This record gives sequence, C-alpha cells and structure tokens, in this order.
Amino acid sequence: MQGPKGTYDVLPGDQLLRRKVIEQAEAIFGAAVYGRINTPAFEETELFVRGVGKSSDIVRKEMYTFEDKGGRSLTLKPEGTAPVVRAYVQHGMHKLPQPVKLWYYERMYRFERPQAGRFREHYQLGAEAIGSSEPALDAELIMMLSELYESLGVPEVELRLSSMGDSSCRPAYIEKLKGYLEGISGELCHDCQERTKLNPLRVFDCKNSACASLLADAPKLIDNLCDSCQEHFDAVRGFLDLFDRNYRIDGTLVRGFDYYTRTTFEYECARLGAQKGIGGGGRYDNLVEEVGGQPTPAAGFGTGLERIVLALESAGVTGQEMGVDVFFIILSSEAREAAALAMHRMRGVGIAADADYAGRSAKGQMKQANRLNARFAVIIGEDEIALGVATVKDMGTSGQEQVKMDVLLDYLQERVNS
RNA sequence: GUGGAUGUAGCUCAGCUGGUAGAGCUCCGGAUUGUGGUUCCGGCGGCCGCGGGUUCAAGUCCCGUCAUCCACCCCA
Repeated sequence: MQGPKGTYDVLPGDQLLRRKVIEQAEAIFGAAVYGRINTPAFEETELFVRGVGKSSDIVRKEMYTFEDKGGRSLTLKPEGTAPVVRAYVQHGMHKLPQPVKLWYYERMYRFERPQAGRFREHYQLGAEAIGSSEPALDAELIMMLSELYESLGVPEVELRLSSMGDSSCRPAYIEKLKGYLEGISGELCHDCQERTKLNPLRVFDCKNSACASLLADAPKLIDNLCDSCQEHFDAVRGFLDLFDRNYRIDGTLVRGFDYYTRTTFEYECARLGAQKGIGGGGRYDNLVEEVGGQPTPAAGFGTGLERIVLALESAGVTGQEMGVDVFFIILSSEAREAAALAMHRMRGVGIAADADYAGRSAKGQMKQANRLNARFAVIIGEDEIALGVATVKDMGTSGQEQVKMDVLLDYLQERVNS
C-alpha cells in the first residue's frame, strides 16, 4: 500500500521547515492586519466554474469533482480565492469596514501529472483584500510576499509584473490580438491555433521558439491599457519603487485564472526546476459580483508551501529541531515508577522530558539521550532509589551530581530555563 | 493527455557478458560490572515493484502492468 499518486506524508522531520514558513507567514500577514480564514475542503462545483472560468485548464481538466449522496456536484478546491470570496458574500462582509483583509493556509487539489514541485494535493498560503481598488493595496500584497521570501531566505527570487486591463480595454485588445494571430495563423503551432480561438491571451505561454519569435511583434495588452488601467498600473509601480522592490514588467505574463483584472504578478525562484513559480496573484475586480455579491474590487495572492520549502532546502535553510530538556535513564524496575512521576511533574511545568521505553541497556539509553540532544540525563537505578536521589548528568559538560528526589524538579527547572 | 529515465534491505546504492543477493548509513548488542558523542567487533533486516514469457537456471533477457522521477502542458 502507498499513498495516492501525487500526495505525500509530512513526517516529523519534514515539519520543521514547514512550520518555520507557516509561522513566518502568520507573523507577516498579521502585521499587515490580515485575519485568518478557513474555508471548506470542497465547494459547489459551480463556484469554480463561475469563478475560475470555463476556459481555464483547471476547470476543463484538473478538478476533483464528485457527486455526493444527495446528488450535489461538489469539487475539492483547486484554488483559494473563489472560496474566500464566496465566504465574503455569504457572511455579508461588505457591511464590515472595507477592505476586509483575510489570509489562509489550506490544501488545494488538482488532477495533474506529478512533477518536481507539483502535486495533486498541495498546500498554499494566501491572502485576499476585498473591497478596495486602491493601488497601494496591490503593492501591499506584493510586498507581503516579498517580505515572506526575504525573511525566510528564499534564494534568487524574481518578480514579474503586468496588467490584464479591465472590461473597458481588454475586449478591444483581444480583438486586436486575434486579428494579428489570424494573420500569421499558418506559421503558428497547432496549440496556438487552438488558443487563438479559445483564449488568445494564452499564446504568450507557448514555449515553442518559432511561436515565440512570431509573437515578439504581437500587440501586448500592457501597451493597450485604457487610461484608468494605465493610471492604476503606474501607481502600483510607484509604490514598488518606493519600497525599492525590483521587478520586471512582462507583458506576456498571463495567469491561468479568468478572474484577473488589472494588476497581475508572479514570483519565481530560479533555483527550482520547471515548476519555478513560487507565488502569484493580482487584482480581481469582477469576481465578487460573479459569485453573487455587489460589484466589489479586490486583490490577493497564493504561494505554494512545497515550492518555498524546496527553494529553502536548495539554499541550505533548515528548521528548528525539537528540543529535549531531560532524558531519564532507568536502570531498574523500581526506578521506572519514580522516573514516571518525576517526568510527569516536569512536563507539567513545561520541561520537555522523555525516557527509554525500548528496554535499552544503560549505554543504549545514554546514546538515545545524546541522539535527542537532551540537555540533561537523569539517571535512576537501585543505588539512587536506596538513597532517595537521582543522578543528574549535564550532557554538555559531562559533569554529574546527585540531587534529592524532592528537589529534583526545582533543580532542573532552574537550569533548563537558564 | 504526450515524451524520456528509473524501480534491489528503513535510507543511499553496488550486483560485469543470466547460475537462487552485497556495501555504507540507520537501528540493537558487545569491547570487564549502571553512563553518550570517536574507533573496533557482532547482530537484526530483502516476496530483488507486480504479473507473464524465454531458459536446465533470471535481480540480471523479452512483453505487459503499476509506481516514482524529470520534461512538455499547466500552475503554487
């Protein structure tokens, strides 16, 4: 037996770095006053079809959709934004002071072919700010991610920035692009000919070098923004400059969800393989309305925990080991009881304590204490029981002394906390 | 969905032109009695992914299948 394709277990040793990332994210998001939200693992399928978009690959072929016993069509969430927006609408959060700022740490599900940094179940950290069209908010979100990567030590991070325009400039641009593509249709690859009909913007994702050179001269959305979108974009750039955040404007950056408008951005880590996009997001001013709420501007991002961890590992970053303060060395059957009671009391005051349960020899138990990196070994055997003491050995200095059982707790508490 | 590589002890791997398996690490024990981190010695541990086929004989050749990895694609 083994876990399902594309899934993995997070063993104790794997938890260390992950916890570091999560704690750092919580601190940074909290400092920007984002409140945590959890949404269900599954939603009505319709939410994603309307939110993410019918023409997206995710909806077309990557969703874990199933029917429950009540005949409802449900889908394990493939992304985090639509569920958060649904919650915003459902709970009438438009009546709260705007914008409403939320962050999440959740599992996402996509039926994909697993690869380095790509899984069928993966974890994302994300944030959404709903209810404001202020460009400073776009910048705030971008900077939160930037700070997260930097504070953790993610190496070789690059930011790409673009704008998707809005309903007043994108449709006209798409027609213009379509016209251009149809003119060179014969020279494009098969996929791009398909994209021309379905979602022309996606041709810029084509890795085919022949297409790439042909598309170099194609009109870019970034050069065809309406005045208000251009103004918004310039304002966002102004804030990024203010923060000295380097970025590259990339008119070919097209995110895979249909809900994006105006600002879009993506962080990449050059250390990673093909799946080097570690986080991305943007503005989605039409999504709230799409999901059934009032027209409400919003922006957000998602970042992949696994990819951050992979990037950190490539840079040699590690997490904090679990600490053991005291390890009991039990050398006789009567000692077991005395040790159990002393250990119980220590744990009660927050001292991390453990003992041998494997029937190891005295030498083996010392070895285990060393392996756990215990600060003290408390040895209890026949001699100690007879005298009513415990032998406490400082594993760092190798010095040891006998301590009366009734003051053992105080003795260790004092030294552990120093 | 497409292409390539790989699948041998818990982990990392060796096993040449076919003759029923090895190393290192880990783990347990020992090197004079109840004491760690070095060293030495010993031990535990393997349906050689699974199913067929060829052969007197297959981990080693052939086919299939599953899984993993990498890339396409897509995205976190």
